[in-house]
Amino acid sequence: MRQTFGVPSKSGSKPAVTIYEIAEHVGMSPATVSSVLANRHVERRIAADTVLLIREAAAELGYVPNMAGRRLRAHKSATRQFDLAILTSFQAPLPLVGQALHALQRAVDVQTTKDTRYAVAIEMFHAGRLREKPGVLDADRYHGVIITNTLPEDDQFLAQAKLPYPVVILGRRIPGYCCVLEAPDFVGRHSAEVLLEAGCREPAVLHGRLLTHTTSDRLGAFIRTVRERTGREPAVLVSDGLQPPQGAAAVEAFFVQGGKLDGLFAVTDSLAIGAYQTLKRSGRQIPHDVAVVGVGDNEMAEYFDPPLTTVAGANDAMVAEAVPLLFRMLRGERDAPREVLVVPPVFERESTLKRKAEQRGERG
Amino acid sequence: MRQTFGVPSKSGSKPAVTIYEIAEHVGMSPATVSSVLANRHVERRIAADTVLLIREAAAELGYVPNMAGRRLRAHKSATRQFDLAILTSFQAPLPLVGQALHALQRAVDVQTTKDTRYAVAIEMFHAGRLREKPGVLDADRYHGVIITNTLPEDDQFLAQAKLPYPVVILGRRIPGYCCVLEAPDFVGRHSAEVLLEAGCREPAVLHGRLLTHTTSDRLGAFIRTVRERTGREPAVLVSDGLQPPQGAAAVEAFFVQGGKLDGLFAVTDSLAIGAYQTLKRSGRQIPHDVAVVGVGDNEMAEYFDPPLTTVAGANDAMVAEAVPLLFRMLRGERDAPREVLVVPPVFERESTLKRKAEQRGERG
DNA sequence: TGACGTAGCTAAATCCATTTAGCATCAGTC
DNA sequence: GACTGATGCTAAATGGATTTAGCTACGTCA
Repeated sequence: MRQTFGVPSKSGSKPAVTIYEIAEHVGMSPATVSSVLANRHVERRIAADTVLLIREAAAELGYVPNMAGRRLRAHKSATRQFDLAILTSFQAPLPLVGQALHALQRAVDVQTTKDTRYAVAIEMFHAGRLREKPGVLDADRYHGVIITNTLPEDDQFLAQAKLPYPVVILGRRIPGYCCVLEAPDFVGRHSAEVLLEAGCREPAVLHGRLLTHTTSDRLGAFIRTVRERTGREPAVLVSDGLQPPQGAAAVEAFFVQGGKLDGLFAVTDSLAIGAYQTLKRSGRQIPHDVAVVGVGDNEMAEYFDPPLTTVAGANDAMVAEAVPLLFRMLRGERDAPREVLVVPPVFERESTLKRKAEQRGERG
Repeated sequence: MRQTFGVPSKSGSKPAVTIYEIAEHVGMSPATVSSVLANRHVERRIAADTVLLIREAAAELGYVPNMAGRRLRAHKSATRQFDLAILTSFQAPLPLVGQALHALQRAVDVQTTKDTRYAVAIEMFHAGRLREKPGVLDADRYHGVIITNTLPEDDQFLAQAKLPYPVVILGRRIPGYCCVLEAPDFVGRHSAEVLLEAGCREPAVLHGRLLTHTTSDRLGAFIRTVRERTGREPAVLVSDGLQPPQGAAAVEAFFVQGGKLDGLFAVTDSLAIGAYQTLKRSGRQIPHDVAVVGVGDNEMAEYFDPPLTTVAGANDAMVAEAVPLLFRMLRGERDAPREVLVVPPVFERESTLKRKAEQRGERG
């Protein structure tokens, strides 16, 4: 029979129930209670009545086993255990986090020996409220973590908090931490250049209301580059969220208000796919009427119709830097670099290329 | 200064280093070592020299703090802590797992009180090798878990293992466990019906080489339904993996070998998007030449071109059942149901609808 | 000289669950 | 009646880190 746990009916703030209370309650020793709750009652020859009695008492009192106690006791002293985690906000693009976990797990699989074990997990916090996540400030949860997809509030919290375990920050720069991030400005600048080279006169940018460090950097660099090259301001479309419907709605709203664009940079994949829908529905051809540039962090971009030009997607490369960095910190190396900049690969695909070809055709 | 941890250079199987060894090594008491390693040396008035000495010894000996010990000590006896996890294979569609975590976190946010805390995480195992995941069989890691995306090998392992904590299985039926799953046969049967109603004479099915319980069920029901209704066997295309390129390759290989189809059921989203690519590239129109049905577990399906008809996507609904079920088990309720069947919603979109219209047009 | 303070450290208790060795008790056997 | 064996339970040690109360040695001041 599987073990089950109870929760107290009245939620006063009495101390949590331990096996000692149960023992006292049923008038037996903690040893007996432990044997029963660990399902060892058969080999320990505990009477069937006693088993029932203890199980009932546990349920009634709302016993919740203390895993720390169990683990401490179960600990084989020859193995050292590392608890690693990837901390990300719920609003994150999961595939990217998945990549990171994958890379971390690969590293861990290699490093695992008979006396060194690793546990890796993804844990999530509400964007902007990392400080509220239970355990971030405690030294008793993680041996090391990779933190990603934070908002400025989180960055601010981190900057002043100094977590009591090794940390690698993925995707932004926070003073006092080891950071791995996109080379600043690269994505925004390059996507602006791709659109301009494709002959766009009215480039625009689409982003979500919540700006992370990364998306904010992309946005800023895009605007600056367009301004420098054309002397004009690009249109800025803001969507309520990062999901396709919201991207589609933002583009639609822009057109309804009489906005014009012939080139669009979407700061995330999912916004690009939303934009595609509105552009097509409104009869605009990609890239003939509107060229589109997005980011290629997942493998979908190539399968858009037409395939999407991507000027980002450094996630792979960033993760490849971040994981070894974390291990160096775990090993206690002092010379770990404070900052690693990664230049993302660029894939020009039909969503801009055809138009470039047309441009050349017209000119030539 | 951040605390750092070392790993021994020689990996003999000596017992892991504790603060007692460090204490002995530097000729001081464990109390002093602890104060230093917990960065409490200032308020504990430890001499600067001593601090350095201890830090060096810790690094040299390869000290790795035992989190179980720390947590046990740090434990505030008024709070009970639940450690919950979602266990999934690496090969899983992450967005679905994300949905599950989201739902779990929402439940946890509600249940959290000043004396009940929850920690939730996603942990991954290599598909088919759940048994090798450290800690699954131990009673000292989780208070409860949701397991999903297992392969038959994993199911078999689970069926005989009886994990020592409450478990909810998502997406398949395993004897002895609480399971939440798609109503059997529904997806396969219904997608076959949709294709046949759209007038397809040569329906086919596309799946990955690795079949989970869910995909295997979809496949089987599809084949059976087609056989029953038409008396013929549907073509079965097998791709090497679940990613779009592999789906595209499988469909291409089928055509190269002279295969014919006018309706396709892809058992996952990502295979459908790959199939789209090959179909379009080979000049086939969707749904005029080939109608396509897929699953709609993520929000992308609506943004395919043309929008994809989906006959699945019960993930939301399944998660909505699984989470409360897990909490009932945590609470020790005996009457928790063993099995919850969820009927997925069906969305007919252009990838089949247009063709149905054409059918009616031709007939009428 | 003695009272008092302080810097620097330690002994011992504590957190919770598990396990081993062993103590009673009782039934059955020669 | 002494012995054996099984049954049902308990005392006490253990795992690793932290913290509190307190000890020692040295310096300061009246």
